[in-house]
Amino acid sequence: MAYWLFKSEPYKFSWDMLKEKGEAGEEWDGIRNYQARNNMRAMQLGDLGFFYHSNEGLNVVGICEVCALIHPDSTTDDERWECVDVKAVMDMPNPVSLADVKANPKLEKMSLVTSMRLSVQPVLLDEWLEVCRMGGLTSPPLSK
DNA sequence: GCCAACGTTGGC
DNA sequence: GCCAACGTTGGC
Repeated sequence: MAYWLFKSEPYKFSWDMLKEKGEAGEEWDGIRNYQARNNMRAMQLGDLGFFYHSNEGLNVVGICEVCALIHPDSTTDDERWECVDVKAVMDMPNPVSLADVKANPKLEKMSLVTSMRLSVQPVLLDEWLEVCRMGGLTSPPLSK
């Protein structure tokens, strides 16, 4: 139903690490920001998201899918913090860089540009299609 | 490594 | 409930 963008610093948790988890996926834990958590609360099974490498790389490297709904974050006892699970779906044939996103007028309102520090962001359908196109996906996957 | 942006905390 | 201080994120 909806589209998202998940940020991760690759030396902490990279796209390759998520792919190694296979179908089981992995908790998107460690989020300590209310807005990011609220975005995860709104997620449904089958929602798709971009996997973005921050700090190093600065690009969208893959597409992942929400495979478990919101639940307590196992890395803390603080019940405020919850998370979903995600699993890898496919690579971006050509990773889309932050510079590419910023240079595209169609993406000027994308959260990646306007809310730089938000680590779990919503992505609009038009933005989803455009970034997929830029990444070399001719028939982009769509959320269930 | 720097620093701007911005979220959180805590005193009042 | 305001706001200064502080901590963190993340691009550069």
